[in-house]
Amino acid sequence: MSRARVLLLNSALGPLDYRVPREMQVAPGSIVLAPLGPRQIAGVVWEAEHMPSDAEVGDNRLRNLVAAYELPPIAAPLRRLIEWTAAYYLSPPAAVLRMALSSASALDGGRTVIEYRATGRVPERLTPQRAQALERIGERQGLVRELAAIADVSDAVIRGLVKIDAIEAVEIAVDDPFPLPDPSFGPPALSPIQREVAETIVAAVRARKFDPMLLDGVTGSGKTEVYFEGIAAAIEAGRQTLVLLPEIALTEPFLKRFAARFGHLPVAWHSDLRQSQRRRAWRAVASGEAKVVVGARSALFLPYADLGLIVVDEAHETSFKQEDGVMYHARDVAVMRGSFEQVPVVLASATPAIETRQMVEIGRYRELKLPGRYGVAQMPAIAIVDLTLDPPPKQRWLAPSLVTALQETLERGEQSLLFLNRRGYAPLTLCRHCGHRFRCPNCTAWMVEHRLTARLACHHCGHVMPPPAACPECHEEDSLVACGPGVERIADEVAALLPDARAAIITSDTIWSPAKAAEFVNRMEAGDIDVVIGTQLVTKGYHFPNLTLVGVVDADLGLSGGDLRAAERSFQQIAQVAGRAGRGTKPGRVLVQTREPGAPVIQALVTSDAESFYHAETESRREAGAPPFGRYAAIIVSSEKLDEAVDTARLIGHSAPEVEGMMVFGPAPAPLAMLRGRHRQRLLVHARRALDVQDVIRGWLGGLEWKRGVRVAVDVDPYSFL
DNA sequence: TAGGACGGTAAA
DNA sequence: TTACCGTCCTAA
Repeated sequence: MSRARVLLLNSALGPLDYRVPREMQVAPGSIVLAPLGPRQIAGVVWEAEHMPSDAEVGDNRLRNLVAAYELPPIAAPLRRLIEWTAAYYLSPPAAVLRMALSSASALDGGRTVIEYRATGRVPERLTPQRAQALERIGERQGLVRELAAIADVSDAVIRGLVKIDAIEAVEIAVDDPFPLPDPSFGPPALSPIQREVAETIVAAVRARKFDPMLLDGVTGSGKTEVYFEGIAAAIEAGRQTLVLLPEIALTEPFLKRFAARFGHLPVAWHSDLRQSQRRRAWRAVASGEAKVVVGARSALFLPYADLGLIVVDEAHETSFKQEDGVMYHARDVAVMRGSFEQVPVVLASATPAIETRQMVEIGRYRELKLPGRYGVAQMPAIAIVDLTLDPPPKQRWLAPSLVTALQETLERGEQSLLFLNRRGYAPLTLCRHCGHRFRCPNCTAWMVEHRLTARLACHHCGHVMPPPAACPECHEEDSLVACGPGVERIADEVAALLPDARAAIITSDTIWSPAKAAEFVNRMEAGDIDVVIGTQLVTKGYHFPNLTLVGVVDADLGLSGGDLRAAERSFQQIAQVAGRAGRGTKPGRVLVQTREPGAPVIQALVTSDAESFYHAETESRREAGAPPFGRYAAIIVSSEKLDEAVDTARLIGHSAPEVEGMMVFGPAPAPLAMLRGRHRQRLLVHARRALDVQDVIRGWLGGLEWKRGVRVAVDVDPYSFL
């Protein structure tokens, strides 16, 4: 009798054993349908030694697998990646597997239609219509309606012929194949140094082994063109490439550049795909037909048939860290996938994360450097606008010198970009009469006013309400005032100061799909926009030659809060947005508004001395034992009932094991003490780098029990300290 | 006594 | 996660 250990798509369960029916062929990796209680659930056959089940179940209790899908099996490297990810991020393997099989409908086959054709059998009762139909149809094949039209008979005649087997049904796939990118379509003109770096990547692709590389060069130095050569090499070798981008808003400019280089679009993978597109893409990835896949985090776990190269673009981006479900970091998992698949991994960034730089430092990653901007483009000059010396008028946020620069740019017919990482009109609304502040009923957060959509919204849970006419507390009318700026308010200010300028607000509220991003890019390129006011969405990826002025509205915003990466993140963000200026032949300039012109981050930006800033940051991390020199894990306890969350968090705190090299802080209310209606408590675990902290936490939490309704989640290597 | 809400548990 | 099966309670 043959049994199989199956990992089902059910996060609450470990692997279960099944009997394989005699006529069924399965091997490790096979995608199968298994009975579970009264239901049937898809899963993947796993090697028994890799997925130990709690207890052996006797042969007599095993149920038969229902079916094996006719799909390529999940290959061993991806199975190892799933196991590694589950173990590292303390998540159920099934939750990770779900990301690999993310398109459940793909399992049931591609989209098909039923067409009909003659079988050659002559009906016993050959009426004139039937004879006419069969004669005219001949060898042709088509839908019932089409055949009826060809034969000039009614549908019923065709159906009648189907019934008596004179015409048979054939199922045909209608998913169009994806076009094959052409490596020689638009060969780039590379500088000698770019050529040299490109050759290194090409050689790594041809070598077919794990080879992590940091591709490091200032914004506009041609990183994309260079790694495109690696993709070309992979295509020539018939292998697949995965390109990870931090957010779907970046997909659009990428697609354009890709099409210009390779003549066709790559296969896109993101959460905005329709079900049919998702199914088609998944199947093309699994069959190997999709040669280049560009996608967000979730593209990382797709079952590539023959992966040859992984590229993580804007690798420093913190949005690669998933913040719910399996809390993995796509950059780190991408490197692991490269190691399991034995393929090179290119991490591209103008402002690499300290973690990545450290890997270069200790020799784990190679560094490929692209010095300077490509062609005639120069790095923009960065200047400080000291808000204490050059303050904007009351209720305004743009300093006079920045306004002057905007005017000059407009007069020259060039484009400007104002960066403020705050969506909406104003981050806080309060009653001037009684001081009432509008807060979210579900979260510890203010309701943010959005004038474009005329409502107050919580950015954490999505709770919305219409802007009230009167204060709900003191019932005073017209007493509500907006506090602080958001991008919409800056847009108002621009409209008041520069009435002739055509402004556009670019945030996740206005750019929520690749199509919207495409529209924005087209309007920018056509010169229909003079001033862009945007959040971090506009900081990277875009290449607008006529954009010559960048204004950072509030450089101090990211520095508040005790986040260990705050300074680094501010530096990256401002350096990235500054890099949007002067990418063409015209020189760019950047004005950074700050109240703390002496802060190390600001100084590093103005003097373009990133090295000493990074060095100081790295040393302070080393001293604090912070990543990458030590490790953190956050244990988040949440419940709809405050006391249950507090009690459970205390219980976990009290049961903390004494482990050399590990310290536990808390519990304390998590910085967002209430989120989506759940009260949150947090414990923070700090450990030596060498300590297997996952193993300790597994043992620690595994021995505890808590009430139904209480959720305990572990965030390994947390990014948001919120 | 039927039926609904709730909690616990099994699923191979 | 979902389905099912007890228990307890209420309405009829």
